[in-house]
Amino acid sequence: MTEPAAPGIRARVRAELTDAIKTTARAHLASEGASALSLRAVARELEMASSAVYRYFPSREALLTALIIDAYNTVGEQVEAADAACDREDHHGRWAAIGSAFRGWATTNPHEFALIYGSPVPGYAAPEDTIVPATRATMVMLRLLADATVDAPRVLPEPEERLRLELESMDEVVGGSIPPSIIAVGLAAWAEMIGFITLELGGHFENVVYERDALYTHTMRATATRLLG
Amino acid sequence: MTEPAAPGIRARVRAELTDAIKTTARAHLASEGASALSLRAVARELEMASSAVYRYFPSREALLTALIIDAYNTVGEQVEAADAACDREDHHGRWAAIGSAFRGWATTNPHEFALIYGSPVPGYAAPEDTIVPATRATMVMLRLLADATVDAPRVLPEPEERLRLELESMDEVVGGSIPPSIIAVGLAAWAEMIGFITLELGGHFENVVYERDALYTHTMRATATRLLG
DNA sequence: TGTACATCAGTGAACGCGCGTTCACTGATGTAC
DNA sequence: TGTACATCAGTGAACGCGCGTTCACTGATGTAC
Repeated sequence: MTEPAAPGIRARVRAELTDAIKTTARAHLASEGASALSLRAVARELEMASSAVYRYFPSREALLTALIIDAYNTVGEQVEAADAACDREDHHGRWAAIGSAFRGWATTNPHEFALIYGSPVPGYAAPEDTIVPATRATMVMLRLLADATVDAPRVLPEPEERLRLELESMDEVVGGSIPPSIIAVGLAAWAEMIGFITLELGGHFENVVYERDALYTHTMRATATRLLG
Repeated sequence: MTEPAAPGIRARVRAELTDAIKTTARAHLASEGASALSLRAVARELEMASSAVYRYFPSREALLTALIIDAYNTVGEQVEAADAACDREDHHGRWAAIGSAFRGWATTNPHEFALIYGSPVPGYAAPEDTIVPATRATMVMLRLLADATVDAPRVLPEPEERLRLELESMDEVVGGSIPPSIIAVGLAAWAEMIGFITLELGGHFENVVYERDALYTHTMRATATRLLG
């Protein structure tokens, strides 16, 4: 009674089910954490035999990898979009936007944040496909630094010889000429962001800080001053 | 053929086995991570029936809690000792010592670091006994800030009203009078430290930064300047 | 347009595994009189 | 100092569970001629 299927219908259905599996897996991840993610549970929820999942992902590990790549890409996209929405010259505004986009994503997807920035899942070694997506968000920050470096130089401690050489070579990635002292502060700022969110999601601010939004915003502002002049 | 056992021998043996269980569990933790820690594996290694472990810890969760408390105490002690070994007036030296003690502990005990500062173990809720040990290391930093605040005030952004009030009340814990702006930077420094180590242990510096010792030292020095003047 | 064959998605049973926890028990260690 | 009883540590079997992965299979969808 239906039309003869268009060629490629199989491919489309396949893509849809692949997505459905990932979506369900993400939901399980969100409620149980990465190490509790089970292929069987996902299959059960989709009302298919557990063996059927193997037509889409060759192993549990492959599914995890797909989720990791998606997570990196999602946060990367959001940070890129937040940055892109700002006036290019408003460096402080861009930093604030980046920071808030990052934390916003992390707090709405805590387990995905844990998946990529949390303690490594035991026995899981990240394959090479994750490398590029992993750098997306950080590249946005690096480019902001490059854009901002034309301003008057900040007074910052100078890294010692070997570290300076390494930081200089990192700068080549963005083709700019960010001074090593600023790259160093940039890395520290990245760590600060990840650390803040890690502490927050790990419950370490419980009974310590309640005004977390305000503290984060305040911290990002202070960091921007240090970083962008 | 042995002397009649002194009273309390049972208690001593008990304490020793309790320790042995914790030590073995720590070793398993170190090789597999928290969510893979299994009572049965620990019992197997100690060549006792798995049910015997229940004479010492009422559940797997209780064992985990004991390990968490130990971890907080160990890192707390090491940070306290590093700080205590410094000249009281050498504030920069104290900050460097604290930072390096913390990272030193974390890199030699990565899974224990993950246990307390990593992504929360799914389904595990930290009981109240962990609260006090959890604050040991942070208290050392807070006291340093209090000691250092008598110096000339640094130029730092002022937190907005509600955040300022909260930070002021945090200061009361050390009975000193650390200005809120410095407390805020202190919290950020704490996050920076945790974030740096998280990134490092999570492999995020792989192929990015090789001079990690130097970068960390450099970062701590910059932070100290910001924090202590 | 029709037929013959190849590809693919999905099934259900099975393998082998390890886990946390409980239970009734044995035998040794401690305690009261 | 000796006896009777209570406490405790440790055992081994069992319960019930869920997991990842493999395999031979059925039936539907696509492709070549």
